[in-house]
Amino acid sequence: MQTYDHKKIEKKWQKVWEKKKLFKALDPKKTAAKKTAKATLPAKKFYALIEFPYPSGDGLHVGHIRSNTAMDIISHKRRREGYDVLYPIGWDAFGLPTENYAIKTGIQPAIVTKTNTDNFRRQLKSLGFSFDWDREINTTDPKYYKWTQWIFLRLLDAGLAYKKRMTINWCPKDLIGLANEEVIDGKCERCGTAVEKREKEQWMLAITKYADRLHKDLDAVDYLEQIKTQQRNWIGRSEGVNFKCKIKDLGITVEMYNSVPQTYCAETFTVIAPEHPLVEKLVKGTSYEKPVLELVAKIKQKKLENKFDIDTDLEGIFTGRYIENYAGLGRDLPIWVASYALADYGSGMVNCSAHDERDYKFAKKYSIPLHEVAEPLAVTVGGDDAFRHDMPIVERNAVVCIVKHWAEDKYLCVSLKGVKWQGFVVGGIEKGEEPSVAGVREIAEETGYTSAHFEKILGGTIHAKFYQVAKGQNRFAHFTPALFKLKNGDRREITEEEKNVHESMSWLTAAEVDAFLTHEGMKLVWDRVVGRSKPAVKNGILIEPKEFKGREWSEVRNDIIEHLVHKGIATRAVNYKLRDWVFSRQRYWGEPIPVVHCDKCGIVPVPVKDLPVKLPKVKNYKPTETGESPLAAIDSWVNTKCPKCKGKAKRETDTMPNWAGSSWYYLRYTDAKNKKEFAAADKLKFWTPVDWYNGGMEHTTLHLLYSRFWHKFLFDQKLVPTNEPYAKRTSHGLILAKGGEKMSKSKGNVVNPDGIVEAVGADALRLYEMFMGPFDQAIAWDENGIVGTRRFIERVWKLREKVALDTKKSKAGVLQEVAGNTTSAEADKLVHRTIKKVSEDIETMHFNTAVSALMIAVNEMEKMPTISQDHYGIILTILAPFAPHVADELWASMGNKKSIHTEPWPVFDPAKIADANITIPVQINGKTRTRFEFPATDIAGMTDAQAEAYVKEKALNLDGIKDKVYSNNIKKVIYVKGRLINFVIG
RNA sequence: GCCGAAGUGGCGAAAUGGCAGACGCACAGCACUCAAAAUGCUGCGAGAGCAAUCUCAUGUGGGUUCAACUCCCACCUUCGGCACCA
Repeated sequence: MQTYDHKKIEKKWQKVWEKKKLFKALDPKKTAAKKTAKATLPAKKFYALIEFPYPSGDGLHVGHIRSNTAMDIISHKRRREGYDVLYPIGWDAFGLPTENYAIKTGIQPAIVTKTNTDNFRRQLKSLGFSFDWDREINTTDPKYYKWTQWIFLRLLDAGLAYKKRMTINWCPKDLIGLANEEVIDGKCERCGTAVEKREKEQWMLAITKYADRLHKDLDAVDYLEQIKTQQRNWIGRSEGVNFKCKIKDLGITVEMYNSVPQTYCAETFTVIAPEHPLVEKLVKGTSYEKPVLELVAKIKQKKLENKFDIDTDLEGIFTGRYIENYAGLGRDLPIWVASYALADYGSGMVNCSAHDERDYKFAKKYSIPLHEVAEPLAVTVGGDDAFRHDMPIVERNAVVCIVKHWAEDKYLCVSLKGVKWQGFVVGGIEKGEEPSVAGVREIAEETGYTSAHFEKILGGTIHAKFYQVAKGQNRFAHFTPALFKLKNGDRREITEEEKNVHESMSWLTAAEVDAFLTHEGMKLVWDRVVGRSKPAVKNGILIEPKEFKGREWSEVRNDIIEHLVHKGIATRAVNYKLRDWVFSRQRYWGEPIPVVHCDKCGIVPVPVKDLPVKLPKVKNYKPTETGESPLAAIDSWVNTKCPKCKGKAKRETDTMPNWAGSSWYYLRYTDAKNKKEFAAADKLKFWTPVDWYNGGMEHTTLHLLYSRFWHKFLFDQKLVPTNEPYAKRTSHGLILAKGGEKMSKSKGNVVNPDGIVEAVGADALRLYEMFMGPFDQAIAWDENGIVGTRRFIERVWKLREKVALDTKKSKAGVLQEVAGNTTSAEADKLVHRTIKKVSEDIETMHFNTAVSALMIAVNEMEKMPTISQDHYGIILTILAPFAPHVADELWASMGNKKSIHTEPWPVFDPAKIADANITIPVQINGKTRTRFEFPATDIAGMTDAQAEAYVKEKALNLDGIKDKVYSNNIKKVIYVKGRLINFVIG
């Protein structure tokens, strides 16, 4: 027997498979033809899909191999179960890294992409994946993106693509629009210049029109619950009401969504002085700057300061929370600023979540009722008693002052935004609770305020105790309550433990803020309170309105909605968090958006016959100084004729985002070379939906949502036969670098699989990646374990010597025909149990335990003097999907002419896996003391009661049991049929 | 901050509410060898004991149960996503 030479074997079999086109997916017509000719080919299909890789310069990542091997195993199994399998591969090659590389080096992105895909293809082939390479696609191929552009035109035609003014990140030094990823701490990643906001018209896709279906249809697909939950959260459906708020003096009506009952119970309203410097600062550079400033002018002109009011019969509290990611402001805005944002972006943009149940419960638990705070800052506004909250915005030298009556937020709380309090002072908060810690420490330098400031302000008169509620990012938590008493707090040195707490957020009382600001020479801005002062909720029980008095508000939610609707205050509404998709990029390396701008005709789509609109070659890949894509600089390309009026027109210079090409690629695989259509209807009908789609956890929201959206649109256009693209979706965990960090070129911790394939072989690497840990969990890369799977392969190889080859040629896999071989019941049991375990584990993606089962089988077989050809053959056939090369080699060495990958998948025989003996653990008070074994035949004909009596009697006579258990001290006997017996003694 | 996931030996990890640590790595001893490597055999959570055996142990604190890694509540820590990275 030769020694195991992985290099020779792997190369050999890869060639054989490719030559015989062993893994080619057969299209419907051919299938039908073959079926009549041979009558063996199945009509049942299986479409296995992995996310097509982005061919980066780093080369193949070990994480790609994890996902690809898993679906490869499943594909192999399905083929051998008689399915016609489609397992395709391609390249998602448009994207920022390639473009940035081009900017730096001047090398054309198309050339970089060619080099990278060639490398990826070589690497993937070296791993022996059973892809159908004839269907390889590339999103940057004009033959492919022609159809991406075509789909865009359909969207445009259907009114789902539109233009809108938006802000983008802009680096004033590099004169380039930046992706979010390129902005670090508000600065440009490359040059460190502070990033500015710029206005730009952007193409949008109205994915929100599909929000309802994207949400609802999740019920009908077989996705991991985790994925469904994430998608649902992302879409963010909630049912509530729209309130109409009229600002009387200004004649403005604002409609705001709220998820109800708390809103109804609260009575205050947050406003801000129009002359406040904050106003301008907050809105400057934003798309709602204009209306807000207009409003400010209007207020000033009307001399309405301090007077504008809200319709009080609404009894609503509104605090507009403007979502940071979008506006780039990251703070709560006063309502009327927010309302403009709302009008601008639609109802999905503003979210009054501060009042939801969660926050309420949180507040209830952690807040100090106002009356327990030593000196509540009582103020009088319009004759009513109220409490003042001052919200300083430190980095802007400004304070928003809020005054509230008793309301659901009767807990005094004020937030300091933009301040990283590094464990300033910490104290207990709940009533009667002793302060766990206290002390003073420097406030983060960035605030410019040191503890000395506070010592000065607070020392002597007020001792502050802060409670660190949230360790987290530097965000505003509006109704997160607070935090500290003012009375006689002790100060202690801060402990080591506390010193380790970073970036905590703390809250100050109004009194302290007031003192602090006065000291700093700042003034409090005016405030205004509207509404009536009645406590509405007490301990979670409603007091007002009368109709619901005494009830838990969370229980009467729907009744309150009804009530509000009935009173005509509000209308029922469904709210989604989902926002429309910003579809344009001011970049070169993407699909050109196929429209032209004509002075006469406006936006005109490029006729389908003129597609694709090809990307021209350019010299400089940097975006232009005006914020347009580099395409704008190529006059010969930009200047064109209007397809409608034949007059002068200019091409759209924006390109599509990366998500475009990946939103429909799985459809193209079904008919990758079609020149007339994006895919032929009969092929789509045969192959779609994708039966099993596996990919990264990081794609469970965006990519999945975008492609589901496109698919649903295409379904509505009667272009695809199914409502959902993927029947089943699973996710794999990331493979991290050794320290648990993400692998990245910049950190220099990327593992190149080439060296491993060279050293131990693709089979060992594939086995290792399946064995290293649970498939769905993130795992740190550790090369040391590979020797284990390599040794395992060598043991399988060596085991070949024990196989009795003198028996006549048998058909392994067909278990009924085993007769004639030397077999034993024990060996049968082992092999059949392994078939069962491996088959089940593949279906549930528990690949680590599947490999372990194979290892156990081999360990056991090593102990046997000889192994039958069938038993060895079966082990090889179930090992084959994991280690395809060595399995085929050994299979051939047994005299088999056909590839192991065409063998039927073995089926286990339940009769052969049954145990002859039953082992029963014996417990005393739930703790296992001993166990005993008896032949299964002993209790074979017994009733359950008889069997129990039999086991009980045997167990009671065991050493170590009989001396501890007497019939008089047994309280209870628990017998779990065939599993264990437990004596409860007292 | 919001959403999601995870926490078990020196390490990667197994365990339908029913024998905690399968399988693998590392390590130690032995065999083979002039020697080393490779390979094979044995041992391998912690503590006590000559031993049989006993006690403790699945992030922390409670709870449910005859029985909890598993279910419930609260907390701590780590990781992932958050809309222009893909």
